[in-house]
Amino acid sequence: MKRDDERAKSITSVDVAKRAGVSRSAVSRTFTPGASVSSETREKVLKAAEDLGYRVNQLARSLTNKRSDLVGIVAANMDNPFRAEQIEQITRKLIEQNFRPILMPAEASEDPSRIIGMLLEYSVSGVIITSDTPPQSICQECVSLGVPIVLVNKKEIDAPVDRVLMDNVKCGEIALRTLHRKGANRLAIITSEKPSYSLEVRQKAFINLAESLDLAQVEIYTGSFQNYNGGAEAMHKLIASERSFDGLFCVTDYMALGSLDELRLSSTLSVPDDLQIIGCDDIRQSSWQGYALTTIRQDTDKLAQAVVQTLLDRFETPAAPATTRLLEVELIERSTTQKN
Amino acid sequence: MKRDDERAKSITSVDVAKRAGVSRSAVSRTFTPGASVSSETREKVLKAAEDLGYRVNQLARSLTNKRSDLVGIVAANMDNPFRAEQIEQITRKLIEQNFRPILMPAEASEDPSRIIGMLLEYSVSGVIITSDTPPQSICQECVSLGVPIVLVNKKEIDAPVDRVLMDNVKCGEIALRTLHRKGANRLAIITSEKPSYSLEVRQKAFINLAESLDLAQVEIYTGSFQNYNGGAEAMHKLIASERSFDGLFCVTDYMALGSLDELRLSSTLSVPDDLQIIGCDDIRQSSWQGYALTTIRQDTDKLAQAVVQTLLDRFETPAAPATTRLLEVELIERSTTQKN
DNA sequence: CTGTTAGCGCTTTCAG
DNA sequence: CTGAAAGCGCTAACAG
Repeated sequence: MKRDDERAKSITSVDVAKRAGVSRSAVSRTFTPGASVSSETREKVLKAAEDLGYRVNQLARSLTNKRSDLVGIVAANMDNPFRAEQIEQITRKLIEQNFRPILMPAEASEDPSRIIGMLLEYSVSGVIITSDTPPQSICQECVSLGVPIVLVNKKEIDAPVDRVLMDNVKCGEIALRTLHRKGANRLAIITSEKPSYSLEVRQKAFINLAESLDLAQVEIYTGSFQNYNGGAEAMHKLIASERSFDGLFCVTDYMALGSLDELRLSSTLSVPDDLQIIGCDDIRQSSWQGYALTTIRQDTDKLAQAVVQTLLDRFETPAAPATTRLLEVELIERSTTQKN
Repeated sequence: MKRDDERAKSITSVDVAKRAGVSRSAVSRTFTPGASVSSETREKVLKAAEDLGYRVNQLARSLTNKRSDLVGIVAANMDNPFRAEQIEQITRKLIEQNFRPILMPAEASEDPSRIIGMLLEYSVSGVIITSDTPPQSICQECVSLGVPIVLVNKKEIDAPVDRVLMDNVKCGEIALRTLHRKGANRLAIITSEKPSYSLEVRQKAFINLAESLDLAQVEIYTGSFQNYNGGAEAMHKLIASERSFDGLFCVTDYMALGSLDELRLSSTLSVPDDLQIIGCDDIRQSSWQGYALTTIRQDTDKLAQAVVQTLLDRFETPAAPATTRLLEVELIERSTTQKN
């Protein structure tokens, strides 16, 4: 008897075929969704497979199929709860549709073409990009290779690719309208120095509408980064300015939380009586009773749904023109704005 | 001229070989780390590959190699910032080592053997499990198939597999010692009803040490879930009990934050003067100035490092006995305990 | 060092 | 419906 335990030899379709007394083709067919097999052989094969603990080898399959069902997700800023949730939802939906997500964290610092290269070597069926720093080159490469790609909340890139984006203009406008309606008219914005498409659009929409309503000029305070500390930093500047505001739009919740805490610690202003605040994204922490931040929600579940659907559609009709899905946003009133 | 644009035919090693005027083996070798090729041919091949935009097809390669370099990460509770960070770090380290992480979110509800099945069909080189609800069956299956698997912060499972765990006993003990040293002696614990290995160990260690120091009995308050709301819920019960405590150990930061907020909103007790609080995990939010929670840190970077190293070691020596790495923890003093 | 020859495990015409 | 045969892209002996 030979030692064959070195590396638990995995059972292949021929093993199953042999045991079922049929050909490899037969077993292949039973495991191929729309193939034609007599239910009789099918049974035999299934039985044999069961007995042997057979699993089709997707890697081998994809070699002939030319489709791996692997999908790359390139993401950055995963410390932002909004991102984390986004990614979780997307991976879930992908798996539901029988794809396998390969996660590639990518900070701005990294070479985008390197990371896309890693993905392409695995013949990914598609790529989803949610990172803030939008690697133009990645898109280029995917497009020319015919790899479907979908951009999440990105607009600036100039390439014929599918996109899913939340209605950032609405975000800014809703924020302004709400603040205005609730009586605020000395307005400020808190945002990040690091530019990012979504943030800029929100900010502009807010300011534009303010101007068209003839409100006083909106002041802008910035933090170095788009995160908690950045929010605190910007609020610090705002307070130091000694100017008096009664309405504040923080372009992301993540920053808003930092702003709120800084405000509480370094000022006697009360929210919402002296100052009303609105954030954007509706991250989980915003609903924590310690914050109870009024914000504008983007439904990450719908977002994920849209992203995956976009990918599916693209697989269906590779040549169709690039699409853009715009997602609804919704005001969530909590305690940082007047009851009104 | 034929239409060959249907699906941008990908270039293979033979294309490169042809153009470089060498054999396929030659090109294979140039792309195989420790292979022997004359620098002359290597150059030619590299040039040709460059020109053609060639990429080795890892899927095909793994078919012969018997190693895909794909690594499955099965994770649950990704809403917990601690988890999110853990996962991000692990994926980063994996990629650094040239592995590709396939992320599989898995709630308790899902069928573990289904999800491991999905992974096995892709011939993953290894599996990392960080989900709380520890699927015994998964381990069994991996072990019998010879797929390396590493369990993160899991002990209860009975299988000869590698583990990485933080020193939960120390967590409990440090919490108790710190509280005690700072003068607290009417102690309580906040934890989750849903049992989890780490949480239980922390709790027990805390209580055991309290007993051996002859302190008054430690009261336990629980929330339904191991999250923010669970923490608030438990604190609500604590307050309702009208008992007076001066030291509280929340078994996770995530719960601690909810507890803190609930305490502020529903009680006049002041922290740390009336009540000192210690959490565990050191999630990002704990350092936010709004919380400034004293806690016990587990370095997620080291954790990730240890996990990946464990995997690497296992690849090296598949037959070696199962290992367990215990990670140091460290007290981080912030404002919810006395300066002292 | 290099090319030739077999496969890896699976799917897919193509006859039967 | 079924089996035989060819091949997906790559690597690993094996001779030269």
